[in-house]
Amino acid sequence: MTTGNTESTKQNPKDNRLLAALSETDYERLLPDLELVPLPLAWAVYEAGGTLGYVYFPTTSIISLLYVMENGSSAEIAVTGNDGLVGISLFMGGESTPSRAVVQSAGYGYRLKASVLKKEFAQGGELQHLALRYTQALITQMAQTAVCNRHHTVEQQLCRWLLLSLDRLPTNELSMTQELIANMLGVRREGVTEAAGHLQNAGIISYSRGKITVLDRPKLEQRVCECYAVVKKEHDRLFPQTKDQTVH
Amino acid sequence: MTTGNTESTKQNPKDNRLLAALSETDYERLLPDLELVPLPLAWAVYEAGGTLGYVYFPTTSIISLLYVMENGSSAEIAVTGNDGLVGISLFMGGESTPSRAVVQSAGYGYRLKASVLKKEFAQGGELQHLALRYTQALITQMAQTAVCNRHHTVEQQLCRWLLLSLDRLPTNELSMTQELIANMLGVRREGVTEAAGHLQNAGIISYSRGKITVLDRPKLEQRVCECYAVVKKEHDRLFPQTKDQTVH
DNA sequence: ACCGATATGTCCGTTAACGAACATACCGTG
DNA sequence: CACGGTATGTTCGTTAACGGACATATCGGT
Repeated sequence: MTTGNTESTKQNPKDNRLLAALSETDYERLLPDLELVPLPLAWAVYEAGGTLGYVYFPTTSIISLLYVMENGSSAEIAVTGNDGLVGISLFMGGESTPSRAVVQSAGYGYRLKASVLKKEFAQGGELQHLALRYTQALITQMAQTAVCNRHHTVEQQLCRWLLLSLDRLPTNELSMTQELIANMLGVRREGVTEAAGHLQNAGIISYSRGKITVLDRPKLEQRVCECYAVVKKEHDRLFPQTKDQTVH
Repeated sequence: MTTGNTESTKQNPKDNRLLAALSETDYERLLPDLELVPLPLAWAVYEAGGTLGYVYFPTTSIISLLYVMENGSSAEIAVTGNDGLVGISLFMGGESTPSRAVVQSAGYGYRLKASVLKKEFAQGGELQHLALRYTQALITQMAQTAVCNRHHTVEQQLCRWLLLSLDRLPTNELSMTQELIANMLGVRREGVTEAAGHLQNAGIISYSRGKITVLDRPKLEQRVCECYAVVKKEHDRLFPQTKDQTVH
């Protein structure tokens, strides 16, 4: 909301950084096929094993990639916002994946028909390169999630999760209950309550009934495990932020 | 050793299933550039952040993809054998990754110069499709590793690890100390000792000083968590096994 | 046949997270 | 303004894995 362009009437495809990185000619060619859609909270962009009709380029929304196990417990393996796209299996060749993608923070995004994306991708142009490079960043995030699940505490993982979400939002406030965060992290709700309590006592966050406000981001970054920095650094390496890209 | 073609003199690029899946014309074109190399135990195919000169198509070897943390502890995030290739960052666009790749089981493989691969990949032919489809399978494996790390016991993970390794070997015997397995799984050596002890008591495996023999694979599959089946099923979906491919 | 190196076995106390049950606080709605 | 639903807080015992120390077993080489 700080940038003042999160209203549906002010949406712009270039709010998605992948689309923004396209050259003007490629961008212009795709523009007629880009369709603005609202992405409501908890909506499943795709289900495990299901085929996708579109790829989504989020602008103001956040999408979680989740694996749900047989017994119903789940774990988030990656998160995507305006830095990427949802639906990589369309161009990677599988058509579907065993994961499901859920809107974690409501907002907007642009979608592109699967057929259009595939055609564009097959031409081997910029979109192909960007999509593959983004997939590479996604792989890093997934791998680091695996490591983090193995070695770090719930509190560290909560910090990581908050920072990853924060990076994809225009504000320092997120709408998310501790119960839902627990589902994402694949831990108990009580564990999140305890960790969140610590952070609140330390004056780092404040929350009440599904609203979490980050008060002191630097302190949050002190408490997080190395996993956050690794993912961020690798993403920045693959997608260097030039002034051109943000201004353009 | 059951197939009798693991000697260096009897190596064939088509022992790698990705190469075997190529059409004759594409295969013939690549053949002159495929170079047989031995892959000795514990050799690092690439280091974290390092650039790759080659992609590797393992035939009789197994390669582990590992993340090493600041404090030295590590975790395997995926494993590749004759079902895939090592060095996806070359064609995904990053040139490097934060992971390292280590030979987990010595053997052979074919390598292809990075420049040759990139050129072939850029043409958008079969190799591109196969490589991307394999990457998709790898992503599934990584995601499932993340879930497994979160929710399953050391014993279940040991079973998964044994089965994934077994699938990539011609025998039911693997050379691997419990210490090294512990490094792969990111757990303590004692934890592996305990879990392996259970399996041995149950008559499922037998081991001594770095040699593990799987005696009863069906029972191993009973004890493993769902993660193994998910990865295998997804791999088989992406790479259906036709008689043609094995005979051809 | 012995030695040293390495692999495996077993013990201890400690801890983080679990699973379950229950208590409290807060919000919007009627 | 009372109510019901939902979010958060707290407690209990239990467990899997940890970290460290140490004992034993097995192999290859001289």
